[in-house]
Amino acid sequence: MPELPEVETVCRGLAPVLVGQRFLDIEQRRANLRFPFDPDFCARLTGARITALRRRAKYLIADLSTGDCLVMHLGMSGRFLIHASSSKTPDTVGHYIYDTSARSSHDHVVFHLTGGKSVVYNDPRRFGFMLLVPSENLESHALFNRLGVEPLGNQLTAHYLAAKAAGRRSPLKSFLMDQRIVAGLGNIYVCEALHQAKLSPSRSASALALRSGVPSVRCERLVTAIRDVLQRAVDLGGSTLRDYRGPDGDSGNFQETFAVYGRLGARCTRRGCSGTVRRRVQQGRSTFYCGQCQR
DNA sequence: AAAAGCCCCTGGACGC
DNA sequence: TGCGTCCAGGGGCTTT
Repeated sequence: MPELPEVETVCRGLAPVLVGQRFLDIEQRRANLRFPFDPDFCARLTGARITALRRRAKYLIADLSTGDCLVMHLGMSGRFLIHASSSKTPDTVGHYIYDTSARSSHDHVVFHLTGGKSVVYNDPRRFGFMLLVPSENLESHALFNRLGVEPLGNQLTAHYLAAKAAGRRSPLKSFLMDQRIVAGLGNIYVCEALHQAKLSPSRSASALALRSGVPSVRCERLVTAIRDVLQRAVDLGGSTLRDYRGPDGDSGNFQETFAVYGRLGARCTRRGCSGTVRRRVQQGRSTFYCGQCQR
């Protein structure tokens, strides 16, 4: 599910539920997801107050009163579900306060919160993970210290992208998928941004490099497209595929506006373009593009 | 150093 | 209904 707009949507949905509450109890139902859990995962969380919930790239970060950060990544299939308070009091620690008949074998972690709500982490493919990092070590952590700029922040500029592109032989698709360049883009939004910018996913990234110290028109166009596609997706609550529902029970709507992603064989949506959407494989991932207007 | 492949894992869609 | 095959919003690790 999750690229930047989906993680942002999850963050906004969970923040009102989590922030200000404490973890009463944690049910950790397996020893690992993508990575093993910290051996003291539950102990380090229990009793902690969540002071803030934020997003960096595709990571969710909960700042805790204990000085730890709870870092969460949703992988390909991770999702959070919120269970409202039940008639049972929150002190029934160790008991499910939501309908156990509705429990899934892919519910891997249940956070029981003060106030009576529970947040369930569900992840069939288990490519997601959670880890605890002392907040002062977060920026230097291996997962974070090489991340590129936030695409919706003011650090993503044509100059930045052009400088990163210098000497790069890889295709634009791979270049934009690289989290060290722009953090938070994934397969869908790279395809969409390249289409909007009228750039071929196969074109060399070096085409973006500075010319006489000035970013090319192509590079300017790409930066504009990245920001625009992501902002529109965030505004629509992200994309919903395969029946995913966000934590507030809603689903996103951006998938209805895909120009190319998943639209193999369809007519290009660009006005005046008579091309059809094609698919090719790059880095083992499907790339959707219009061979007519994307050059 | 950069780029391409392989792998982790489950489930849904599709063809026979 | 029951296989087998392919595909899926990610990214770390190994190989070239």
